[in-house]
Amino acid sequence: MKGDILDTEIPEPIRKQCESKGGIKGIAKALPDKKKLEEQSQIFQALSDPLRLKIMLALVEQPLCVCLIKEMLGPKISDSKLSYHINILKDAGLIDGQRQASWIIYAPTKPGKEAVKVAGRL
Amino acid sequence: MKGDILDTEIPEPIRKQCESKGGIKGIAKALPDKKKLEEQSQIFQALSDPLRLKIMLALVEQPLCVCLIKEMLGPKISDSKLSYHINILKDAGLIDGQRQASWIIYAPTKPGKEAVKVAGRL
DNA sequence: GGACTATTTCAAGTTTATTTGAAATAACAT
DNA sequence: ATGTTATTTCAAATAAACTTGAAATAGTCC
Repeated sequence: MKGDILDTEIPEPIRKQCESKGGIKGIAKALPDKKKLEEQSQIFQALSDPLRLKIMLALVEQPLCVCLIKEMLGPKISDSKLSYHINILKDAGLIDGQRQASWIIYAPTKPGKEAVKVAGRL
Repeated sequence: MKGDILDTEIPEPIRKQCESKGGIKGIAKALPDKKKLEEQSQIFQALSDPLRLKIMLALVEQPLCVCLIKEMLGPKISDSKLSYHINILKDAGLIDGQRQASWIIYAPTKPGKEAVKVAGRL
């Protein structure tokens, strides 16, 4: 029945563990807020494509201009495609570009380096 | 002209730095292979949604059955939606479910814990 | 077995991400 | 100014991710 003393509604050990942490609401309240979650998940989103991850890993080794990133990825990739992906990394704050004469040289930001360091441990 | 001695084709300092690392090809060769990049980016992909990130952060604090995850997220979320997202985390190897009587209790795997630890640093 | 609860699966629709090719910008060299 | 190279932007097409509601499974309780 529904109206019973709700003992069996939830696994016992879990219920006790939850209560020692302020219950489900207590656990929920301790988590980052909506805005923070969105920021963090955007960073993960930027790294969620093998191509972009590869670009990040290369830039951590060595800052590069777009044409060298292109060479590193192989000749098949189009400029507009590459630019699209670079832009996603830039918007997420993981890389930053600096103009140098004809070229724009991209390098990882500090959070960019941090984020990539993790990948190695996964 | 195109046929010149190619000195100005690439920023000088970058070219030198690259060469000390085996050139662009040397840098590319030191990166993880296709399969590894796909695995790692799948993990980032799994964390690229605020809802899933929130679920992960909660499970790191406390393993929970689906109905408690649902309670934690608020009553509005549908069962099928929740199940969909849980499944993405499971497929990425970030969580693991264990049946206990009526319930399935999800807990982060070791890589799951590692991955979430990063989020805090971003 | 039959009713009930927890969870998953499925298919259809919607939204978001990605690719493509062409055109635009920006800097540099002549 | 013109031409050239590096890079970005745009719009249209394609593909992938996400949401929804209904139906299916699987376990528990009587």
